[in-house]
Amino acid sequence: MADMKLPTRSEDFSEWYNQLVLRAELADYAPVRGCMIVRPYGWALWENITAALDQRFKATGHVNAAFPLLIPRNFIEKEKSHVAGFSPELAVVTHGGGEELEEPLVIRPTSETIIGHAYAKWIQSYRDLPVLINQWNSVVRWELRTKLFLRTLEFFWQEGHTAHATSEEAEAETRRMVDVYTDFARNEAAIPVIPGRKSDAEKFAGADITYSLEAMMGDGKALQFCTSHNLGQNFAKAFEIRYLDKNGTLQFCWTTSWGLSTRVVGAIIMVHGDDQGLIFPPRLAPYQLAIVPIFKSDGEKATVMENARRLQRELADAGVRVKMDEREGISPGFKFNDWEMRGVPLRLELGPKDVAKQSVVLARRDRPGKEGKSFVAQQGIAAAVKQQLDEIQQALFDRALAFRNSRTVDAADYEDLKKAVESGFANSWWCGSGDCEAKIKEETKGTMRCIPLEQPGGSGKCVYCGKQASERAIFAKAY
RNA sequence: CGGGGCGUAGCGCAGCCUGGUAGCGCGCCUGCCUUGGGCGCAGGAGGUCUGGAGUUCAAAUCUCCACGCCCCGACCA
Repeated sequence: MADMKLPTRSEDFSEWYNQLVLRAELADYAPVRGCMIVRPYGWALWENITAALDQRFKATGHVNAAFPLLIPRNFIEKEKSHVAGFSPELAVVTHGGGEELEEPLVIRPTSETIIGHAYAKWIQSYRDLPVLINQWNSVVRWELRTKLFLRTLEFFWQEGHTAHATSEEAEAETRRMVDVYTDFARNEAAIPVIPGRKSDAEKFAGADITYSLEAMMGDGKALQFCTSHNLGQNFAKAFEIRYLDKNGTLQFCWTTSWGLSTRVVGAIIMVHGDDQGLIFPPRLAPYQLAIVPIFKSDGEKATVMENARRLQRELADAGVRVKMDEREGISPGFKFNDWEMRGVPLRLELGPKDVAKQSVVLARRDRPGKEGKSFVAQQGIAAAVKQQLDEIQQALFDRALAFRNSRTVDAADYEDLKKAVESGFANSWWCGSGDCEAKIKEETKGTMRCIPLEQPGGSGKCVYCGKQASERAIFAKAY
């Protein structure tokens, strides 16, 4: 019985995370180091994430396509900083059909190069622009240290790739996607994120500007939720993506790319979970409500199940994702704990007493114990359930935001910053110098997460060197 | 790649020091009993002890060599 309990988050956050992912059956380890099997429950969550995003991408004019997994190695080498950034983590295919290949192929670590190659063929005129394509796929990066969902050799994601006629349009697209992701993070994942700009040291290999959303996990560390890159003309020049403008002049395109991966599953776990297990935000939860029927005799079973099925239908018809727990020989108490561990936002308990009263017990996952339980009449159950789901969605966001605020320090001097990054975010004036950034990283292990888009204005003294600074930046230890 | 830990039943571990019939808990199967917060009882199935080599009458146990995984750093969505 003792080993049914998870380690608590405060005693070992990392172990809490690992065990929870395995026990809740979100994922499992694969035979190859660093690879992950996403199990049905985890994939169901990912499907809800992809649906919420895909709908937003399409609403902003993007279309989906599929580009190949294998890329000629020389493609990667065409963009100077891209090759420098990705070479160490490439998986290379050297043999095919029993023969050594004349030119090795790499398994895509990201698709800028192969898509750039295609765009060069497809784009001839300003009339062909903009090109707004997204793809859902998996990519491979030979990471040294892996962790389920957060960093695996192969990971699932989407990568959007766009080409534009002007620098301004490319920048607008890059920023538009930051807004789309921010909306998704806040309203679907219930995660407060800080949209911001990356430093030169932290930006994408081949980008002029990288924007990211940064989120605080339950242990105070930062996680990069997703990124959006303005690639300038770097890839356009490397792959000769050109168009004739209205004046008949040959111009290089301006391109962007933006991506979000299965890592956000890890973010959802680490932002919302508690010592009892997962807590999924209702809008993304595979099951929004689990019904636990309770009965002793066969006679009770018949009446309870009949009533339970009626409620199940009514809720499903109203658009609620319902799971009926019909497992036999397992006590209700076990099921309560089980669904709590699995993060289902609402639980509906139905026993003979409830049937008699034509009511149910609703238990909120975000409020443990009796406090979260309420008796609700069966009449109008769907409306009551939907309202509670909305409340939970909002409560999770509010709680995460309050937690982040409680662990974010406006660090005026270096001592403050050092202390702040031990437990959360430091928000400080930064002069923009890579030297200061590097020193801070070396001395505190805290890295420059982003320069928030929202700035207070004015100026102050750089937290490290004391020189005049006009921007504030977030420093934190990161995943 | 540096540091640490670990490979014994599906999972978690003991046994190893001091060599001699491979064990415990959970899970699983069958039956009974139970079911409103992680039920109970009885019976049962399940193992080339990560791999290889060596020492020995005898190796999970001692020696050497591989391999794998996890955790902590550097790198990263």
